[in-house]
Parts: sequence; C-alpha cells; structure tokens
Amino acid sequence: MNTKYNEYETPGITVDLVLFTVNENRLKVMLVKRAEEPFRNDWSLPGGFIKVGESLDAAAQRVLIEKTGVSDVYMEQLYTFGEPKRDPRSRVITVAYIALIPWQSLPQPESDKVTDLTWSPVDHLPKLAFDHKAIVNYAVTRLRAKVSYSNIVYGLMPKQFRLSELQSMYESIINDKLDKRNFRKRMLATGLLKETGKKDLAGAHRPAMLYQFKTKEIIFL
Amino acid sequence: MNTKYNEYETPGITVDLVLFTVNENRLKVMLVKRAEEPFRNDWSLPGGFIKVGESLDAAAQRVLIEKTGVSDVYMEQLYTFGEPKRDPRSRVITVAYIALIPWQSLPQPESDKVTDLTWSPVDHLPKLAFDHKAIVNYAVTRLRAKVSYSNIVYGLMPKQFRLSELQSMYESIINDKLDKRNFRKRMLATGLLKETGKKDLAGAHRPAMLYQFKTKEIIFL
DNA sequence: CCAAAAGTGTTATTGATACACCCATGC
DNA sequence: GCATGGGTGTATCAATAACACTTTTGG
Repeated sequence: MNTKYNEYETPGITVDLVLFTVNENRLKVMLVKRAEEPFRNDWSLPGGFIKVGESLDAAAQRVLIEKTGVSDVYMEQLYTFGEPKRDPRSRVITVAYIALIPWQSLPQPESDKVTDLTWSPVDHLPKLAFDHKAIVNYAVTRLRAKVSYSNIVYGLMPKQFRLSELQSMYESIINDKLDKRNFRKRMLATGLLKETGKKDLAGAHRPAMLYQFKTKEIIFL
Repeated sequence: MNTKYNEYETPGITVDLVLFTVNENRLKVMLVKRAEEPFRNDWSLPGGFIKVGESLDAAAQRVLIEKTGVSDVYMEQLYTFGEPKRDPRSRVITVAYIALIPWQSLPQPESDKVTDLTWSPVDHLPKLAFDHKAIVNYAVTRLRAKVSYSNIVYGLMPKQFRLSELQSMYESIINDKLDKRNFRKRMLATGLLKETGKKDLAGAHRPAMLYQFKTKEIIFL
C-alpha cells in the first residue's frame, strides 16, 4: 500500500465500433477477421488504438472510414469496457461506439473476394474475439431501446423511402411485427417526415409516396 | 503515416465520480478541493488513476470508499471523456461514474473543520477543474431523465420513508412540483413499495405510514 | 381481370392529468 | 381548538391498440 512503483499502470486505449446496418430484413453488425494473435482468424469488431492528440470520437470516426470508406454516419459512444483480463496480452481498455449506416450507402455490398469482412445477423453471431460478443449484445440492447423512443432509425434509412420501408426497418430492428395503420399514424404525427411529392415506380404494383426526414437530428419522442 | 514511433500513446486512465445526494431539498454533488497543480485549490470531482489489475468499476468503488467511507451504493458508468487537452499536463482519459447516496448514510454531515470537501447544489456549481463542469452537467441530465422512467431514486432514499419524503425527493431532483394524489397513485401502482406497518411519530402532527422498497434492483417502468 | 402492395377511420382501452376536502395528532 | 402534514376519489383528456376493406398499378 505504500509502494508507488507499479501501483498504477497506463493501459492501452482502443476504440471499437459496433457498426449496424439492416439488410434482407435483418439487423447486422460488421465484423472483421483478425490477422494476428491473439484470436487469430476469429471475427472481431473493427477497432484500433487511439493516436497521439486524437479524441475518442475522432478515433472512432477514423476507424469507420478505414473500414468502410464512409464518413458522416450517426455515431454515439456506447460504453467503456475495462476488465483487466479482457485482452490476454496486456491491459487494454476499449471505448465502444455504436454507428449506423444504411445498407445502400455501403460500397460494393459484400464484393467478390473479400473474406476478412462480413456482416453478421446480431442474433446469430459467430465466435468473437475478446469480450466483443458482450459488447455487441449491449449495443443491440441499447439500439432496440432507443428505436422505441427516438427517431434514431434515421441513421439507417436512405434519403428517400416509402413508409412501408420505414416500417420494415423498425420491424427488422425490434424483431417484431407492427400494425400498418397505427404505425403510419404515429410516424406522421411526429411531424418529422415530409412527403417528397415523388412516387416510387420501382415496384411492380401501385406506386408509393416517397418520404424523407425533415432533420438529421436525433430527437427523443 | 509510415512512422510508427509515437504514433500511438498510452494515456493515463482515471475514474471520476459524480456522487449525488439530496439534502435541504436540493440535488447536490460532492466536490473535493485540489491540493496540487494543475487547478490547485479549485474544486473538482473525486477521482483517481486506476491501479494495476483493477477493473473500472472496482476503481470507482475504491474512490468512493476513500472519499466517503461508504460502499454499497448505487453506481453506474456515465461516459468516457477523452479530449486530448482536457488535462493540460498530459493525455488523461477519464471514465466518469454516477453514484447515489442517501444523505443519512453519509458519515458526519459536513463536520467541523473539513474544508477540502463540499456538497454543491448542481445548479450553482463553483468553478471546477478540468472539464468537470461538463461532466457534472451531463450526469445531471442523465439522472433527471432516469428518474422519470425508473425507480433509481431508490439509491437516494433511507431504508424507510414516508410517501411525502419520496415525493420531495423526486421534486428536488427534477426541480419541479408534483401533484400529491397522482404521485401516490403512480408510486403505489408500480408495486415496488410495501408498507412497513410502522408509523413515523417524529413529526409534530398526524403520523405517516412508513414504506420501503421491495427490491434494490433498478427497474425501468 | 388478377396479383400485390398502397392507402385509409373508427372504436375501445388505458394511462395521465386536474382538482379539494376530511383526518389524526401534538401542542 | 387550532395548526400541520397525512390521506383519499372522480371526471376529463390524450395516447395507444385492435381491426378490414378499397385503390392503384403492372402484367
């Protein structure tokens, strides 16, 4: 208790990203295959050590761009994980972030030979390195909660969309069915949507009105 | 971009505590006077560096005990603050925690000559060291939000209490008045309270039934 | 004209709010 | 007997949930 030597340590600090998208009506997270020990060849969350003079948010932003080529997505700090043994080599504390990206915004969805990157449905995760499974589960819980009391789905939708697509987005995230009429009523009542005037002629049937969000802001309802 | 030297750094990691109590119908946070530079003689949040092999939660717990002598209070991680310049000396990242303690549980409320520790109303903070004012404000926002959708006040109440005391607790935190009949109806409807059968004879008037919480668990309503 | 998704209202239930008087006790 | 906080019920309003048919288009 009196010795000061080695009493404190300066752990490594990383940021890890739980990057969500929705595709094929399933909520998915991005995973990368580890090229090095420990957990070589296991899947893990994209992440990295923070750099000199770099804020945590900036580090998360950098990792995002490195792995996806995309910036300007919704991102928020999730939680900081710091169990002493979470990295078997040395003490590493990680600040986890949630990020949301519309599937349409991703460059080349799952292109030909890229096997060190995948999108896994959150309810069927493979074995993950470190404590990353716990991190993903915590993130999923937070996202599902937040969907129900905010307009956070904004981060997952393309610029313009049909109301049925918006409903499908909610359903994919919470993994449950919603009533169409009540859903539309509720969404339009928020006042956060506006009609674009355009109609989506892509479907083979009656064209749907396209909507967009009035604001990027995340609002608590 | 190719040089690896000094590209990464290993910042210091601290935990800081936003320790809340309610006293004289005001929500207050604990502050300690800094004995050393930087910000010598300014008020700051209680905190400290994490030790070798110590988890973040354990470090927060330790700081709590060091400063108050009390353990076993409600505590949760708040947010991690890591702006590069938040400590003028060197890079220090801090993991902030919220903790709640009933005023009655504190040893010697504001005893004679202790001038390096104080409880400040959250709406009248003195100048604080580092970014601690921002941390407190963030914590207050979170606490006020959480009070309205959970039974988190549990952490601030004594074992037994009158419903009027519980109401007063809510009012002190959110800084607003509540309707007595609706408040009682709502609280009893949660099913989280039970009568103790005892009556509080302390007041000079009609004695009140004493209640207690059925569970320590924090529940989302 | 058929298949498929778009679009649209009403009713019932539940939860939230507003509001005022009598009760039990100590002094 | 009076001052003080303890204790109680009802009516209104708002939000939510349940529920089924018609419309528009492409093929």
